[in-house]
Amino acid sequence: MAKNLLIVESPAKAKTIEKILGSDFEVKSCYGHIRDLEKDDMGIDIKNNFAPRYIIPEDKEKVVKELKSLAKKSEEVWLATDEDREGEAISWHLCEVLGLDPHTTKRIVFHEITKPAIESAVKNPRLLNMNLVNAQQARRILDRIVGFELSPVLWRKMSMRNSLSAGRVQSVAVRLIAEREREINAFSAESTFKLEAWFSAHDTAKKAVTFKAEGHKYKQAEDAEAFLKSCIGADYTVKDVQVKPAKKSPSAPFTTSTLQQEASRKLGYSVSKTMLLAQKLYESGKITYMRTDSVSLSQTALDDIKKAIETSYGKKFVEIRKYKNKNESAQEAHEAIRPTYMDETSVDDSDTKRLYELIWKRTMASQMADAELEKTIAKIEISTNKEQLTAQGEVLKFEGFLKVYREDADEEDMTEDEGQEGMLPPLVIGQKPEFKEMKATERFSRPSPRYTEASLVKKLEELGIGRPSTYAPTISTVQKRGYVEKRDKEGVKRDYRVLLLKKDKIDKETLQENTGAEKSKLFPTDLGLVVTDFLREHFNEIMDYGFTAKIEGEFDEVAHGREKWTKMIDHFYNPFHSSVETTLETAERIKGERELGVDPASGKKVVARMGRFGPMVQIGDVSDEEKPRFAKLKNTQSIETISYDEAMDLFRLPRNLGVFEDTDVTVNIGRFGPYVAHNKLFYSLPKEVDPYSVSLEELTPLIAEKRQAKEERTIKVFEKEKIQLLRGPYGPYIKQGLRNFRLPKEQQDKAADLTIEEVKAFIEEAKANPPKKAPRKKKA
DNA sequence: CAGTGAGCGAGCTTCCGCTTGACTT
Repeated sequence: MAKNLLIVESPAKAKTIEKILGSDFEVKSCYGHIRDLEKDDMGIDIKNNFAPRYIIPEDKEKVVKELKSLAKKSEEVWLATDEDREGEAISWHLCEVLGLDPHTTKRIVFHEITKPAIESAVKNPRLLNMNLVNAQQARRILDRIVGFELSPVLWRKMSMRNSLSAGRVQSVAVRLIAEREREINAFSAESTFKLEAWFSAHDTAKKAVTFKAEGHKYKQAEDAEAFLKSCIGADYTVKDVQVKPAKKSPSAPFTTSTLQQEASRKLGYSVSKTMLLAQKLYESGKITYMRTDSVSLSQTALDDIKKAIETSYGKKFVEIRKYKNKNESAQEAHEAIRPTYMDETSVDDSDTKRLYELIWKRTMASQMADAELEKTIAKIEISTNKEQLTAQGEVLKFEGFLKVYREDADEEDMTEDEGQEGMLPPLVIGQKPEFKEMKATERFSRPSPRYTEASLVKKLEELGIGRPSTYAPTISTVQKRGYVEKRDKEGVKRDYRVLLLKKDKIDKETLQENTGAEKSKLFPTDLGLVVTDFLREHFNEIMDYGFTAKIEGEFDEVAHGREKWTKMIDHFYNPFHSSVETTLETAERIKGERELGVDPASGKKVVARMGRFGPMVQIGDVSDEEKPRFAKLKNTQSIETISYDEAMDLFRLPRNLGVFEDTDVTVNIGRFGPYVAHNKLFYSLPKEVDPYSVSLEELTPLIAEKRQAKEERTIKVFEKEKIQLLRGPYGPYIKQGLRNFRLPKEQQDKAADLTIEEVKAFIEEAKANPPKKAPRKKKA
């Protein structure tokens, strides 16, 4: 038994540290937080100065038990949780649970897992910082209050059966997406005519090369045309040539958020995929910790990187840099994300290979020299008018960090013309390059792009909302709640005009381009839009983009001992709680209703609104004598944008197509998409079949085919008991009513011979031993 | 699997931030 027990948060870290510290220390992990607020009654005694009631969650009981017994046997327990607010609190909870005295227990911290860092930490233990712990308690309690008071307001005011939720982080994330969508809907594109001219000149090898020069932008086609006309027969002379050196610097090494952004742009990974792969790399010891907001690297790492750059590219390419965090809310408990050993340029595992190489390259580049460029700007005069054309070129003089890594820009950060600039042939003042042609092309302004998962994370981080460990879960929460959907959008065709001046003649032509196409972007659902509006109307403070930053400032006051946490929470709670009460009393139910027009057949109003089962359109009112007609919106439609015609179109279903084999055939769109119903059986329609126009003749072969497929899937039917034996993708299984049950493996071959008694026994058995999933929390 | 569309109001849901597992419908 080792004399000392040292507790860290992550088990992978524990292993490494144990090796460093040797036999005097046993290093164990507590797997993050070991206690949390009880759920009943919020777990807070509001009236008793917000006294928290902590419990050990079921899934933490095992580790707590183990730590308790080890603590008892050890001479001394050391707390080495992360050095940030949450880490400090975890240490305090450990004291409470393990019965350690917070006034004497040794607390140590390090920001990097290296021998010198850990040995120096052990030599310089400190005590728990209760102010920091209290700042964490304030954070935890405020989040619980906001979440557990706002969510029930939604349950009361929304007529949906979903388990809706609201919170300091998720609700603002949805708001960002909702506002962006409305910005895009309200956007009207303006067009300008961009002027480009092509010339030819000789390069140093006396070869003719074509280069481009740009002119003014014109708002009107007439003006662009007038300019082209004025250039007919002109002479073009180089007026001015300027050569300027320029530099590009590498980006900082990866944090969680920048890793997610680059993996999304370069590899097309979702944030959750990135985190899953990074976790694997971390657990196998290939990279440092992947949930971090720090851009700094340890000295050992810097030495290692320097050596790697020197070996591969030479001393000239090394430039050691200290990066600083821009973000004030960063808590920097860890290093930046980097390979553990730079001489491992790749990994064998095919899953994680691409992500590892991305991290490796970014880490290398971060300590490499600037790229040096030479920018050339040439002005070209036109003999027939006063305008000038500008040609720009760029030559890479020294690659520097670009040798290993090029960062991709966000769509959002790019200005319109920012493409890679090519090389210019050498130009001198007075030179007359050969004119080829000149073009005025109509270009449209674009709205801000919809968020991707990664660009949303970037935005949240900028606002200081959420933490590295919560970015991925937050994105999945807002999707799970049905506020946001990730999907593609098809573009629409748009005409644009081009005017071409060539050989002293002007040609006009209209071309087509595709615009507004989006891939894997975040769209708000109608639910997300109406809930956001509601929360904005009644809880504007929480929904404010600056709310988190504001309360973070107050948590800091607590952390520095300048304010009591209970006082801070009290200040927040009273006004917040009273707006919860007034909202519950006075606010109307959330409907999001929008009037679209009048149905000519009945003379009744047509409205789009939220119903119990989602967005729908309705003709007439429930108070009318005749029942209103309802139709569900398609999932790409929205209450806010659906037109009258599109709404009326939805009422064309269900369609009765006539009789086939003595029974009616109807088509409709159900929960699982378009289907055809015939003789009490339902068949999904293939994608290419349009339920609005399909005919009976087209459908009958489909019905026959689907019916046969269904029969082939059926092994045996017990009509009376309503039990079926079916063949599924995982082999034979039992179906009773709506429920499926597994068939024991050894029975699968003789499924066809089973009797009803045997099948019933299997159902009982399956019911008694339900397949184990992630254990759902039971109520005690 | 293929309905409903509101309101009786049983009894349920819900937050953010730390950490990894267990798991095939």
